[in-house]
Amino acid sequence: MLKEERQQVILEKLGTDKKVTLVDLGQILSVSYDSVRRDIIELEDKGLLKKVHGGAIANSYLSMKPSRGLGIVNTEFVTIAKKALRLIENNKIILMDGGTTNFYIAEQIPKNLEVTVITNNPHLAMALGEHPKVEVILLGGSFYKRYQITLGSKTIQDLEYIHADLYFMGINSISIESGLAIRHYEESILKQKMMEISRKTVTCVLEEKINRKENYKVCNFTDLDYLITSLNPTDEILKPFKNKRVEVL
Amino acid sequence: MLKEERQQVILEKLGTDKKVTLVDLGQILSVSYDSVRRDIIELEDKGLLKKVHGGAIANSYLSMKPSRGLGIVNTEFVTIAKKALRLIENNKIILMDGGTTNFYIAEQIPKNLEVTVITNNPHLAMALGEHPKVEVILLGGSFYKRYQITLGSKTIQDLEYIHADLYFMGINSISIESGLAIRHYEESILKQKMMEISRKTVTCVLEEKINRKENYKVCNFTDLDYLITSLNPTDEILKPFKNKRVEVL
DNA sequence: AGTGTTATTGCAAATATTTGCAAAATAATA
DNA sequence: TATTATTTTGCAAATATTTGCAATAACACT
Repeated sequence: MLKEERQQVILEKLGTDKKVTLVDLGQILSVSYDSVRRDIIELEDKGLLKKVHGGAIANSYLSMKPSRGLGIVNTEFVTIAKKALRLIENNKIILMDGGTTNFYIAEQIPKNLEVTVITNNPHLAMALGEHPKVEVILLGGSFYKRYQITLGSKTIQDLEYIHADLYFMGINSISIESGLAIRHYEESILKQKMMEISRKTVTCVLEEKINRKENYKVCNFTDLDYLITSLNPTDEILKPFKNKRVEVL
Repeated sequence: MLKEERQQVILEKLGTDKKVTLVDLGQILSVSYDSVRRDIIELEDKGLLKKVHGGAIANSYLSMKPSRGLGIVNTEFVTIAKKALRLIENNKIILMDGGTTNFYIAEQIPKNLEVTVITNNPHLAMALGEHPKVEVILLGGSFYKRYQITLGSKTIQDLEYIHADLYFMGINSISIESGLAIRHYEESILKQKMMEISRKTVTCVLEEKINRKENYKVCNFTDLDYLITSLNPTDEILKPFKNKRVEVL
């Protein structure tokens, strides 16, 4: 069996199941665990899926579209998007970077809202094709295939001349002590710049990301203006995040 | 058994199985692996399949299209892409804008070529995910949904600091009197800028676009460096385009 | 903190590819 | 038909890729 064949099978399985585990794949494809992992890495580098602990999940951008019609959308996303949309007002300039959550929120923006969305995520830009009233500005720069965003000094330079009202920051981990952090250095720098040029910053985090610690810190928790989770703001988990400066939604 | 016969068999098998291995083929055709391998290489050069470690898989683009019944367009793309690739050399900076033809050419760039592709077309940027050695730079600016490209003064401004070796210009019409023209004003301005910052400009046109006249002129025919069509350069239709300055491929 | 699971890394064996070369087959020419 | 040029083919040595394994590190869950 050819490597490409295997990878095709992986993508197909991912298309239907939205997630796969390395162990399962190893058996289905009857190759070693290592080979499957290497396949997953290759596919991730091409931006075709997202590697996670123990397996892989469908690339949000690719998998979201179909899921819309099927109603299997993660309820966590729905809850988060609802809260997020409360912050989006008419005629505002919204800055959004990469990440599943942002993509989903962007799709949920009401069709009649006239906002400008600035993003370094081409998928998000294209998804907003369905919103005739939303003006989309794509940030240029080196295209980082793995995360499917533009990145680098050019992207940062572009931000120099932009001022946004609200920044939706995608994040990989959040904790009181370590603040907000992600896995990629260059991207962390970019996010800092994005905060700088935005009047307010909000981050939408999935439950699993709370109290984790990724490698590159973007900012302190208290630098945020809003924190959105799928949890009730009074939830026990969010207790440490109660803070005068940051509004927890 | 003639070489052409073998290659026909390979393509047929590929049509049904979507993949072939060199070992299988060697046995079926009862020739050495080397011959089969050379056949595969030839077929890949023609854009009829994709060579992979240990065999070959059906070319994604081609296997997709026939189902839509557009067999003729295919060969036109293949012919054009082949000619276009002759112009793409290692370590060059290639500028490509929107359009189907450019998209297809980008996909056909050899995997081992180390080039930088600058584009205002996010789809093209993402398609190059399959090319690990190709660096992709996405031009920022207002995202124009209809044509799925970035556009506007920001995009033009970005080009101010870029110098490309070769510009693949997508075009809607070409004629001797009216030159090269497209349907959208802003885009025509952008294309002019792109020409300006590129050492050489090439345009690849489908037969149907020859001698048509769209609204907004980009440049004269003689401003081009290369013209690529699916036709033979000596074809009657191309006779008026014979010119000392422009090389017709 | 402890335990089982998953990741990473380096390594070596197996498998594929590339390249140059010479023999064989084919085509072209006188 | 004989002869020469061109292409095609198969082989072998040198490279490169892929694969599975094992040791170690990182992680997640109780």
